[in-house]
Amino acid sequence: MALSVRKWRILQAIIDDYVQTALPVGSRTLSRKYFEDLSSATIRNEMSDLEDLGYLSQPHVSAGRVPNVKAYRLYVDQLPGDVKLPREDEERIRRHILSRVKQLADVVSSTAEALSDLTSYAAIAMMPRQGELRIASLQLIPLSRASALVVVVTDGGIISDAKVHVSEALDPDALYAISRMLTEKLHHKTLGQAQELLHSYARSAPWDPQVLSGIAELAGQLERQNASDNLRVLGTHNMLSFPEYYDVGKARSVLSALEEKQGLLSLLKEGADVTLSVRIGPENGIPRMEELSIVTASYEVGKGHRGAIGLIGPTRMPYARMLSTLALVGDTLSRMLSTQEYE
Amino acid sequence: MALSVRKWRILQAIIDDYVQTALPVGSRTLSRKYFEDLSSATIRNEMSDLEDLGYLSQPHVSAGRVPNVKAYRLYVDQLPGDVKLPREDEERIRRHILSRVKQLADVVSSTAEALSDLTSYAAIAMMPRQGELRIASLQLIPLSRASALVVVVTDGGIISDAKVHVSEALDPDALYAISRMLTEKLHHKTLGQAQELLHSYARSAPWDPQVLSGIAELAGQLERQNASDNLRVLGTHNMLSFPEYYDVGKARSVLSALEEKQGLLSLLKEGADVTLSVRIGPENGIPRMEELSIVTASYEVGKGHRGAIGLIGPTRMPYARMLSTLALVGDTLSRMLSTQEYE
DNA sequence: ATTAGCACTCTCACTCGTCGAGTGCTAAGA
DNA sequence: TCTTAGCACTCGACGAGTGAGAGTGCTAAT
Repeated sequence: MALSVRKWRILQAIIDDYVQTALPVGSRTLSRKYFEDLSSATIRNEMSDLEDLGYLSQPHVSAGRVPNVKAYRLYVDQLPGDVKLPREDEERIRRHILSRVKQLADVVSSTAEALSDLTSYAAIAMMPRQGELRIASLQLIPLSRASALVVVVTDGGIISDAKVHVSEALDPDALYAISRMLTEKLHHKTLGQAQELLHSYARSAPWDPQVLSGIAELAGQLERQNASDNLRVLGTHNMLSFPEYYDVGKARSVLSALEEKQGLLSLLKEGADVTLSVRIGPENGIPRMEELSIVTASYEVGKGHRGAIGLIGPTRMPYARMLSTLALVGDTLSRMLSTQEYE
Repeated sequence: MALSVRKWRILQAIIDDYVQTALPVGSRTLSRKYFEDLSSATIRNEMSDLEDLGYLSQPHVSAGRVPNVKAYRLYVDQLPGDVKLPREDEERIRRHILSRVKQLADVVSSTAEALSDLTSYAAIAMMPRQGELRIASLQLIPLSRASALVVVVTDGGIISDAKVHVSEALDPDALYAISRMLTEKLHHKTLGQAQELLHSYARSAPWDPQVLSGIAELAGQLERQNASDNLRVLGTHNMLSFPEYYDVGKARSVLSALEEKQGLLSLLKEGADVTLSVRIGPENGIPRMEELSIVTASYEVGKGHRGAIGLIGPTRMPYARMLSTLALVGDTLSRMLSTQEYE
């Protein structure tokens, strides 16, 4: 059943006002601020209907009304797909992201940091799981007499490194030869495949088996690496500025909920599959985050590996602004991290 | 002027009790819990003296007493240098640190994370500035047809990477040759020196000048890299469990104070020069952190590069436990990050 | 030197009444 | 039939007032 135009406009006004003030909205306020041509009584009747329809509720009988999840959901679904940010904001975001040091490994988390600065919300970011990335190249770099650094470069440009023991007989040139050989063998393999191959080589190959098993161990570590290492949650202190957390008990419980990465991670994984996603309150399915909304955008690393970046805050959230900000950020990120040059 | 034995014991009891409860300590409590052989009146007189001497003060006239900075300072200075942790805790800490994935770049921050988990305080960590590290080796790894990844390995085992453009004429072997050459030239140079050298080579060397200036740019970036990138502050949500921050205004102000890395950084730099350091309240010299104490331990990376890791919390802090925990952590870290094998 | 006793101070928790915002309902007007 | 003015009612926020409890300093007795 569709809402009448007037009900819809009233609902929008309630959402806008509530998002701004965090205070229940009363009929008189509404009449004065948004609908000078309607009396408070009329609005009262409409609000009563909206409450019956499940869009609003009252914290207590003599308070104003507050939008429900159902209301936010309707609001978000009605949002035009192509809201633009003011050009200046857009410029600001681009600059904010691009000004960061361009070390590949940090791009995503520093972007999340920028995002949280810009929006005053908490930001979350997931890098693509390294186990799913494919090896682009593998290098052994001499460190000391009996150790070397293995550097694994994946097609997403993401690198990982670990120290391995090597036999003393191996000089830099020998290490280079091994590197080339391994790169050739392992090119385009996933880390899981690489691990298996390395183990089989270790038995048959002419080289120092210590090296190979060292590398295999690294690949294994990356493969089964606690997935939460790929998740960052930043700017959580921003949560304290929201009036809903002026109570320290609530503040603490929300901050500690944000520490629990498991739920967030599975959400971000789903988020990585679509351009934009909005989870309002209980829709996110994480028990301790029933009162938080999560908005995410996906980005692409290399060819076909997708990560996600997003914002978390109270359900009372300026969805339109968040979505357009995230759309831009996701886009900028994809461009930086694609194999194209990003100068 | 030295304190009488009894005054000193009373002062200790007050500190112990206050550290535990965060509540002003009264004479009656003291008499019941710690000094059954003394009446509250006697203790009252002693406390009055201690207040005159500047060790205690009262929040208001009918409250108990609270230790001053001067009291904590005395307490810390009296601490025996070699307090041992219970063996089980020690074991737990070692395991906690060593169980983390051993990727070199993350060891320090994951240790700080462990530290904050273990103590329920906020942890801070500073890695040695990369500009001060010396180059151990430098590798160019082919990425796509016209780009390569530069990996810089320093003597601390800390690596950094960036993408550079290369002329298409350079195949992997050529890149390797350049890598070896550059490694030879730049070995043991600081990043600043390396940058200058690279710029001069770029004018005279036979190789693709694009590569060299790309690398020089990376070195430059690392050199003048905002030093705050080398500082991590973790576990700040732990601050909310302290009763002194049950007021959200204070909670927010302390969390935002912890965001301001500049002061912390200079403190940690000083902390890196000594094995252990304790800054009680205003001693830390950071205006917005007058009510926070900072305890740090230093660690060594490679040869002679020192970083620091520490804990932050209200002045009311179990200094003895924190110090012995940190001593152990610093020691374990040094061992992991020294050029010795750390298996 | 220690301690019991006492008057005094100050905070905290609780209650109570008032105020204001907001509601639903009813009846009158367009 | 829709809108609106009016009114009685409810509920939370706020401030004042009160009593209990904890703690102190001082004095006088041991």
